[in-house]
Amino acid sequence: MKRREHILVVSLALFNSEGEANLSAVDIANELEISPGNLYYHFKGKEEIVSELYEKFEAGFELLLQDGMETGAGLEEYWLYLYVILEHIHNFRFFFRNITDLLQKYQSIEPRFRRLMEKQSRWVRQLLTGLLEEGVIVHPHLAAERIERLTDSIMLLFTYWYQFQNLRNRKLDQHDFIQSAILQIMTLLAPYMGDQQLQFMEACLNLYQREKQG
Amino acid sequence: MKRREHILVVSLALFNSEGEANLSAVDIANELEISPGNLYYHFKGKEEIVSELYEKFEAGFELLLQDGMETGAGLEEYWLYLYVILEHIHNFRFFFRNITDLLQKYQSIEPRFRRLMEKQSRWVRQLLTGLLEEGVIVHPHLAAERIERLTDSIMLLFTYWYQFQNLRNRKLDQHDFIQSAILQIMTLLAPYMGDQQLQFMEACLNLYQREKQG
DNA sequence: GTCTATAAGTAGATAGAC
DNA sequence: GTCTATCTACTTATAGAC
Repeated sequence: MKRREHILVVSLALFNSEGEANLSAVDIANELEISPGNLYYHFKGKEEIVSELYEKFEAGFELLLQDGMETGAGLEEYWLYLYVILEHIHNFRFFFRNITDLLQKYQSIEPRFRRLMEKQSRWVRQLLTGLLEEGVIVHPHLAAERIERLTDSIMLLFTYWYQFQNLRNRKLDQHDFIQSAILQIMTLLAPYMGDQQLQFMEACLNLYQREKQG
Repeated sequence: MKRREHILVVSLALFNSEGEANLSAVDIANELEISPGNLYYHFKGKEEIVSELYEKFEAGFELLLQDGMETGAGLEEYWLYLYVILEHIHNFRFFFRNITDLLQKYQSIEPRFRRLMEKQSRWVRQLLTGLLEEGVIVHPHLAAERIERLTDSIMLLFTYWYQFQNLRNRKLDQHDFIQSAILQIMTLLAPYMGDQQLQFMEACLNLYQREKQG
């Protein structure tokens, strides 16, 4: 079972760096320095590899979302969850490189991915109402409809920030990817914050910055 | 030259509905009810077809952006440009269905597409400063940095709104696609607006709505 | 301009020897 | 478990007849 696991690890790394669509089963076998036949002994094909990687992605993601939902969580913890969710997305970033075609190709994943996104959507909505209750964000016009649109903007960001940065030729390492995403999410919320909260936000961002240089 | 043009029209329709990656030269020929050999007589291959479609997309887009830049434009005109730009994007939506892989496959398009996006980015920035000058949006914290982030959010939306809606199984017709995008952009700006401007915004949206039903 | 026929290349998959 | 050899299916691309 060790080789099987090894195939998954190497495949994930390859998919992340080259893109799933650009790799054949033979390419993966070459990178592993085994024969294609051997690869097919362990997995029915590329489809089974992608499927198992998705299982891992989904399982990990659901854990994060459940944790974040259950513990009514303080403010700082929300930002922490933001961080680890983005980290998880970055670890499986090949899924987000060309979602449309990937889900069309692997149709068994499609409904599950969609459910997962809906779950994440609920998580974001809860984050927003949480921030409202804590008084972090406050605004006369923050009606239910506005919360929905804001949720969509944040989901759009989670889902396509990686593609967007690549499209603009920004090859960010994991830390910069996460930080830029969090900065962007915070900017979406900033107009709803008071001066005090804005200062706290900037302090958070500085902290991330220092953490990186350190 | 009539057949050549016909090939482009049919290819665009096919690409938009099925996705460029899912169509071979033979598929296109079948839809046209001509032989593959004939298709290859008119175009070197799928690449040349995609290239010419991109030319059309780029040329039309640059016209729209230039117009919007030059005429310092009143407020209502900005919203109108928003509409026609989204319309143009929707007409060539296959480019936005899986941008990452498409630009990797057709590398001659990549730098041009990136330049076009930068131009659009400048247009958005000008839209925002225009709205600021007109007093439509106003906020103590709307510093240059904030404008940049807001520009990014709007560009993200322009670029991936189509994919995002599809991912969520929303198969919108052209009008609903455009309207949902404009609503989303307006919601990004809403927290920077005063009550009066918000009412005007809602009036605009109602107008779109009526236009559709009528 | 349009067709048929076919070459050349590649990804996916399996059989059978070791 | 691992390998070599091979087969199918598909896409792109071209040659040459009409």
